[in-house]
Amino acid sequence: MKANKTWNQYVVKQENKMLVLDMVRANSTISRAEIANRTGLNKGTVSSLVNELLEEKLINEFGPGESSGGRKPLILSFNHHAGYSIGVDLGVNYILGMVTDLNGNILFEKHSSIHHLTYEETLEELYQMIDTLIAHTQESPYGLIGIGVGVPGIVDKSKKILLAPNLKWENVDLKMILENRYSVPVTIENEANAGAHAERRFGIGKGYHNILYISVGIGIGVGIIIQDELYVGNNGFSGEFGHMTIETSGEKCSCGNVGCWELYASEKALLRGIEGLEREDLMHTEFSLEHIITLAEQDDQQIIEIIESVGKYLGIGINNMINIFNPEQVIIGNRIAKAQPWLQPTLTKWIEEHSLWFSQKDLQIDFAELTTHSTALGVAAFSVEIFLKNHLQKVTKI
Amino acid sequence: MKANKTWNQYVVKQENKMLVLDMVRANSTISRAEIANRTGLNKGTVSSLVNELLEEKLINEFGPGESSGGRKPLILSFNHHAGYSIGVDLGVNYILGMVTDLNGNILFEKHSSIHHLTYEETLEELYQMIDTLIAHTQESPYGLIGIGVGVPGIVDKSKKILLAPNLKWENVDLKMILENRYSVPVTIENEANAGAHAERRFGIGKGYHNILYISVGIGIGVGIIIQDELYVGNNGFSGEFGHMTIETSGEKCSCGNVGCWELYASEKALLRGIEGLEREDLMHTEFSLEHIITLAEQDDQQIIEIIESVGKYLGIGINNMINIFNPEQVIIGNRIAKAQPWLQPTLTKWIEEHSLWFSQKDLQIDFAELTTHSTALGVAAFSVEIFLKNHLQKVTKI
DNA sequence: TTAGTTTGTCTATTGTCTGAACTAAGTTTT
DNA sequence: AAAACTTAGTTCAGACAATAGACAAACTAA
Repeated sequence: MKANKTWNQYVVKQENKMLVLDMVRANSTISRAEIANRTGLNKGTVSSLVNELLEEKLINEFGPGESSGGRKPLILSFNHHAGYSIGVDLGVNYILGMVTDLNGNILFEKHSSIHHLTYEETLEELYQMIDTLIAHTQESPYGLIGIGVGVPGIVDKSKKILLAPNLKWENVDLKMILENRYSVPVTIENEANAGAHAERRFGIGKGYHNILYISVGIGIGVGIIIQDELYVGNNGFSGEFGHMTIETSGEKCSCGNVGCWELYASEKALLRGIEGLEREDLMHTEFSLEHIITLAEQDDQQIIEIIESVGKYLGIGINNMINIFNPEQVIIGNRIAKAQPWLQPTLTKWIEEHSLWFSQKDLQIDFAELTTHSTALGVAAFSVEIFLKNHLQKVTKI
Repeated sequence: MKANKTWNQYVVKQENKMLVLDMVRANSTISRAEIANRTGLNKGTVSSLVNELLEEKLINEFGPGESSGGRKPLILSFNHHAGYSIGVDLGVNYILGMVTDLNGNILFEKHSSIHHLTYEETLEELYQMIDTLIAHTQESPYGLIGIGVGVPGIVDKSKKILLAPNLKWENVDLKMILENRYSVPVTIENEANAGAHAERRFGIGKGYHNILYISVGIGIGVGIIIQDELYVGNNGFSGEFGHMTIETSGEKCSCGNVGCWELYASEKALLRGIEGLEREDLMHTEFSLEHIITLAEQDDQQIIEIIESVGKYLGIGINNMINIFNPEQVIIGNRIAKAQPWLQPTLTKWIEEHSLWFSQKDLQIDFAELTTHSTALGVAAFSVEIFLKNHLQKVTKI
């Protein structure tokens, strides 16, 4: 049985106020009358809710707009300067941090490279990053409304980092650590989940409701958005698509399973493919995705074949996901998106040839728009949404 | 942006009334006081809602129950005789129909075998089945509240049957056909979805919130329950796990894909395995799952090996699903459940050895309890829920 | 008998949404 | 330029559902 909450007039008001606020956020300029039309709420109700939001500095009123045959409407817009959010993408060999306004516009941004740091050193880097970011926030009604951190690992429902293999972190309660230090709400989220959210809010996923965001970096992670909400599974561990078996008699994976998808369709797979070539000219370099793309641009056929193989395997896995989820949109994100020109043809070909016709109906396959910024933008946006929700809860009685 | 509805006092009342009704349905006997305690609603609110439900004949009041140190409580219970529901499992070579009360108790049941019927003949059989079932309903306040039909195929969001390959049906609007004929609300649902719902309401899935129900028959279908709600995907086509590739260089499947899971882990796989044996004693019979189980019971090692192979492949696919969904419970249902004794060991062994520790945490793997009845029970239960929801909507203003 | 507990009803109060009247400020028609 | 119509936004009485708290009923325990 659904663990339902009870309903009363306060809940009604809070929900309606959120509805009005969402309407203003979704439409950069809108009038009271149009809100009433679109939500179905009474004009009077909208008026009073809007006036409260104005007092709370969450929206602004500008002068009159264009008339449509009668009195000119008063233009409202979301006050995206009411506070600032910090988003940090804690990568394996970098930290990307940013300050955004409440609309996800980047106001300040900083990138540091890190290599083989201990847990304590990483934490120290993180503190320095956040300190710098805080120094760059401006005066505003609500100030710093929260800090979000995206991590390449498993985050459980209480937002504790259970396992981040590439960082070699285990059981870290980063949320508590940062909340104690900075005294603002902290959100910890898996990088794929954050990326999915960012693409939906700000990127190529705008307007879609059921999205699979595939973050292909060293490994593969998937952010699942179902009916506009992030699906995190029973304990928060969903989206481990990377360890889906696609080759029953395939190689062993470090996860204990065999034939895992990410062995064949990730950056890791690309690099291993290059190694396998045993080409003199590629032997002694510390190879990276960027080098590979440069070679592909020079029409290096061997390299292109390897990328295309990854494209085929991406197609296989994506095909599985389409059959399972029947999503509206699949977004391929993270670093691999840079290889789009060589990946896309093989990938889409595989899907078109191996997918059921009804699964391809209304299905959109896209590459990410925000690329390297998606994780940080996503966690910053999570903080904003949590802030707005908490704010409305606070100003409404109980 | 979430396409939210607006909230007002009527919605509040309707939701709270549903909350009270759900509480009575979930607990066979309960008092007003306990409902108030458990829901958090005010005693007076509960009293008035209960009294309305009593007038509407949806619940019954019995005499006083046991005192706990004060006045004896008045015992309430759900009036499961307020109406009757019809559930039909339209299988490939059978039709199973039943009349249930509002609690899913089977009051009458009928089974017919069908073979190689045309569309029109099948429809005629279906009519006869439903006519017989209707003749066996009793007098009650609300009468026949709905008809549900479970089909082995793809049902879209408007509940039209897009494709039922084994029935050779395409684009059949069975809902409209039956509603025109019987003038009661009709629910059409995929058999795996219906089975999932039945196991959660009445079977081994009681109390779980995130369930994967795997219906393994001739093919494989999966019913996905997320946060107590059936997930149907963008167009209603989710759960086509059967066509997930687990063997990249595997055989071609009729769906157009290669190495599909259901080629290796279904009843079809079992039968093909037996054929491959080319054993004299098995050559001339029309082989069925029942024969196979009889042989396994006689300790026929060749047969047992084949079943165990299917068990292993089931393990592979289930493992994938666990990584993807992180469910609370996986239920293996439909006909293959009969082979549980031989399937379970290999299946669980594979999962234990190939799954990440955190994915196995809080994970329950079970075999279905309702076996052959799950689909019909599920669709009957869907009808009940739709009826109750519509009823409350009707009696509340707007 | 008395005091205390639990169940359930009743009533006044609170607070929200709604509809309708109303003001304000524009456009279009005559 | 005046009149008629449109559209935007405010105000206010009315409806109604939940709540708190008083109250009655019915029981237990001492």
